[in-house]
Amino acid sequence: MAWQEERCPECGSEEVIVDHERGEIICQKCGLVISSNIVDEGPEWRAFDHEQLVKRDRVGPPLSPVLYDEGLSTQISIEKIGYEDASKRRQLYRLRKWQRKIKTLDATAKNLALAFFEIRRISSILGLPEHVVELAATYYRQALKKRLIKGRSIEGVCAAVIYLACKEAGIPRKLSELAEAANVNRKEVGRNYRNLVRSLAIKVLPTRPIDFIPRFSAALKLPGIVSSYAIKIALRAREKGLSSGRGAPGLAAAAIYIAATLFGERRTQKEVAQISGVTEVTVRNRYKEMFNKLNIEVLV
DNA sequence: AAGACGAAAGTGGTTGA
DNA sequence: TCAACAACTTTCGTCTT
Repeated sequence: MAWQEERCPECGSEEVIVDHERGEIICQKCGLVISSNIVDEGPEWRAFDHEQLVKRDRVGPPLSPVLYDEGLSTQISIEKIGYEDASKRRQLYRLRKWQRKIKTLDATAKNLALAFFEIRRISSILGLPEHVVELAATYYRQALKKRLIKGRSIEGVCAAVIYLACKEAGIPRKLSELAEAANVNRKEVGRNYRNLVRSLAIKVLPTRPIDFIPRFSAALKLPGIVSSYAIKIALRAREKGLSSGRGAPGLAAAAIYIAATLFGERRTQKEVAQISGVTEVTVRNRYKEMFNKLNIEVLV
């Protein structure tokens, strides 16, 4: 992870922050975008506990885990077989029957095919990057192997694995967002998610407010400098113990609200609240707390 | 007229016995 | 499994810009 050692060429600060969503490294001090497209280096550039598992799962040729049969299945068309050669025709017919058998009998493959389609569908609604889709697919595979899907809806489990993948990739989405995109109620997604984490023994770090900030800022059409500053505020708030027990989206919203106001890019509490999926009241409460306990002007 | 503010009651999730 | 609890939401009246 060479980028962690990097200094900002502008101000020499070592405090750089990673915007996972847009694949950029941003200086925390001056907001300079140091490098971009780091996501293209591959989905596994972060060291998680489960990384080994995922890697081992993918040993072999670089096939996308999203293709349920790895794209190797072949269709034999019966129409192309002539009627003149009876034995050949019978032989091919048998072959085709076998194929059908394999496909339909293998409930696992069928389930995977459906699930991967669903994962793609949900992910595209939420505009998630490819590496998250693949991570989600990998989780689904593991879940299926451990028989976790039994008795649950495919959509519900798909929503849960995507929720988990987003978290792990550093671009968290809210449970309600997943539930809405998947057309499943939030409770079910939450239940599946907890089940997943427990059974796969995945260590999930609590969602950080700063992971929400780039996305919310972009949605509010705020310049990068505001986003960087909001991150700074959020980090400072955490130091002061203002984040414990508080929901990450609300904290992110408040930090953005303050930063935007400070940089003359004012957004109303309503706008910020809407993008963040919290109410104005929550934005207000968090921002009040931050403003009172944080010495904001010192940060500039 | 729109935004910000704060009180108060209601809701859903977590926790600990 | 149930009750207590904190965080968050909803609603609404009032103040500010």
